[in-house]
Amino acid sequence: MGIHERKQREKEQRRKQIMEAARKVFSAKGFNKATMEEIAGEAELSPGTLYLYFKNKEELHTSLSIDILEYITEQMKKFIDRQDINAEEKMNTLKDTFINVYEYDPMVLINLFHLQSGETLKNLSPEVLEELTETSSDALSAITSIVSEGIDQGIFAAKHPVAMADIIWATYSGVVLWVDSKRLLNNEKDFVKQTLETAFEIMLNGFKIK
Amino acid sequence: MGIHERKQREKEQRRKQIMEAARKVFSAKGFNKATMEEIAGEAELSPGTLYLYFKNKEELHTSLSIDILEYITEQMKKFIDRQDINAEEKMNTLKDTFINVYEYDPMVLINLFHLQSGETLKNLSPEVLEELTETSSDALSAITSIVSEGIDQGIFAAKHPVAMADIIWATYSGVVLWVDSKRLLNNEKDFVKQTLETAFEIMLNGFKIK
Amino acid sequence: MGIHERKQREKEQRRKQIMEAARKVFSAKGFNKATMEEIAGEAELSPGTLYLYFKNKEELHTSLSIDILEYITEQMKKFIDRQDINAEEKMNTLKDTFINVYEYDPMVLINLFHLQSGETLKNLSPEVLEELTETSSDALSAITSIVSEGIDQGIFAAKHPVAMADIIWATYSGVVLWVDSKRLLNNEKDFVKQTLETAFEIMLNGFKIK
Amino acid sequence: MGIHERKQREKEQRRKQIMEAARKVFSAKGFNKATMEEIAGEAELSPGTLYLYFKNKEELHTSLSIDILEYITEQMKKFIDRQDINAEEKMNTLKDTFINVYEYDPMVLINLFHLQSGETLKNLSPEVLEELTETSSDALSAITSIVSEGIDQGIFAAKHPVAMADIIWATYSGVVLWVDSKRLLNNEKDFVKQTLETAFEIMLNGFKIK
DNA sequence: AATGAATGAGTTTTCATTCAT
DNA sequence: AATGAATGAAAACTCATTCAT
Repeated sequence: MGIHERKQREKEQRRKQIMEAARKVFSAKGFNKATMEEIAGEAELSPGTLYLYFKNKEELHTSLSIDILEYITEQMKKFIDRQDINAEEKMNTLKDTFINVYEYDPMVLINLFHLQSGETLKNLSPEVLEELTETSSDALSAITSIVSEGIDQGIFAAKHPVAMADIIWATYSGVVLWVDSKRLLNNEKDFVKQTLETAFEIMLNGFKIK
Repeated sequence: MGIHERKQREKEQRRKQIMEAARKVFSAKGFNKATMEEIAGEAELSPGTLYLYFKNKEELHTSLSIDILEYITEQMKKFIDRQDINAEEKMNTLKDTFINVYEYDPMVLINLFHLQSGETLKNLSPEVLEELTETSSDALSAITSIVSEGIDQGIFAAKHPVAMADIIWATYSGVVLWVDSKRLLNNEKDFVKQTLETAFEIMLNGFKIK
Repeated sequence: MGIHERKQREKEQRRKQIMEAARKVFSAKGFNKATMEEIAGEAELSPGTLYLYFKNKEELHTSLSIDILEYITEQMKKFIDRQDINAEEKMNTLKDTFINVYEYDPMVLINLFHLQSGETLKNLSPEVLEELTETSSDALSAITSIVSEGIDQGIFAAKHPVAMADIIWATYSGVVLWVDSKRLLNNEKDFVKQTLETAFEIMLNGFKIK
Repeated sequence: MGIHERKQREKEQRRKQIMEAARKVFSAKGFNKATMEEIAGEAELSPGTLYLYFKNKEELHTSLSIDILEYITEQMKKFIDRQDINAEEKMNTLKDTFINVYEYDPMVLINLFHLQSGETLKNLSPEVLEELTETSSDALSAITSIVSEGIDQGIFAAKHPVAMADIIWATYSGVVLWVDSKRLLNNEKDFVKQTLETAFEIMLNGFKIK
């Protein structure tokens, strides 16, 4: 390995280290109550160092969201092109993927949905906004392709597949956010998984041609 | 009318005046970027006066959310006890209600969903939190009663009706938030109504016993 | 006196109080090393209060400069329209005025010349820049009128009077800045007055038709 | 050439390279807005390297000023000892020299005058301050010698020649700074040369015995 | 009840300088 | 000699909230 490669890797390492610390702090405090100083402390670095890797607090936060969006898309790509299962089975796998992602990192997922839906969006730098839009669009495309396939296979009713994908994503985010808030409010047990299961079952059932 | 009553009414008046101003400012700027001074200016009052009617910024914000939650519940109560229509028709009316509420005040609705799903929730005073929980619970109960009725009437599959209500609410908030963010990102036309229509259609279809 | 008037006067009072504190701190430390906190401390106010009266550090600084420019202009206006003395005598009075102003507040005068000649100028808000330009222009006009009068009276050589005014002002600022720096460097006694006297004598002599 | 000599020469080379980069950046941004990192980038070196050749940012800046002061002195030395021209002609040559220096590097000259007249001076290290004082004093001496010569030759009035030199230098810096600021403020064309010409003409005229 | 001037804690961000490699 | 990643102190500015009038 060349020296340049090692440097590159170390740099990437450091980025991850900062993002990991940020993940923890943002999850615990939310975007506004989290401070750069605390994130730096968690990463065992000085505040200034954070700014060598991320332009500002907002971009650090958005990087986390982009990360999980990419992870979701990656997971979906593992099965959307498979020939051995039909669209309905793929939809079930999608549901499992969503549940897995939620279980993998619930707080960042919640942060992503917050980010997607709010005032933060208005204050993002154009470049980051574009990256976010693009990554987001990738994820949606993957979902759309499943819906389209189902329509082609005569399984799903021929609604507009792009709108379908929106509805699937919206339901996903809606359930995650809502059920998460109920957990906060009522100290109820974590029933996100159960609710997601049911919601998807219903949605799938609703899509189908009877 | 006694002097006490008039005072009471004037006080209520003033509260409304402040909330109306807050509605505008929060809608335009979001919770964090909105300042008490701007709200006071909008209400043509001084900052100090706001604190005679609301304990702090957060409570003022939450009051708006409680307000719209009460409005939603009120709208639902108009038809849930009707004997002349069945659960499916009530569900359709619910959909229309949701769309109406969105059109009545989209920004406050969005703020409500943000509030329900976020860091703000963690920092709410116990009293306000309780009021919010209660009002929220009222709205959910109304939905639940429709679902229960549908199950009794043999129209809907016998899933747990409380979970069903959660899913309906989650879908509502998910669609509103998600589609709103797409509007921000892509400058697409306002297709919330259309998407809500389709989402509910699918959901209703999914609920039904085939 | 009405309540509004009193408020107005108090406000003006407070502005002066802050400016006085700023004058001291800027003089002692220079613009960059002076901190808003220190100025606030000197004014026995909190840092936040400073921002109620001045948009930022730069505007506070510039206000001082505008103040002294106005003072200079005011002093000049006292004699430029007098009919009983000729242009040469007015020029001598101008010299005395300049010396007086220097003695009245040397550090703010020095700050003014710094401001007029430097990077700060590039970072001023348009409004303040305009105010500065205007006030500056007033002062120059006053000088120009003396020169013009002298040319009309056949005392001064008929160079372009605007350029003459520039040269007078430039010499004034040059001598003040330069001699002040020599004081710093060599711990020499304050010989600004003496040098200004001589410089003006020479300049006046140079202007005259022989 | 010995190895030591070559090393020495390389070191000198590197110093020049850094100073050249600093010249550009300081000229463009001014002392405070210029960053060491940017200077390093301009010099195609790393920030750390700068500190091998200059103790700190201030010394780097001052080095530039000393440089141009030396250049001015060097230019003056070319003619002050000439026997074939009298003091008045030397004064005219001095004026041309000043204009040449201004045209050779206006920004560094302006920086020099800023340095000479300001807060920076207060924060200079004793060694650098001494070097600056010395170089500055050399330049002044050269001017003084011309004035003295003129007095001896019965051309100039017998004011104190040291004060005369101060006035000449002060006028030079005053005109350059003032006219430069007018260029910034009014976007006027570069009329420094013209103004310097006139100012010197007047001064020379003022010096002369009638 | 209403005011609004004053507060001052709290946070982001910058950048000269250092030092291990 | 050169690097450049890391440091961490420092400072401007904001704004929810208070309280004397």
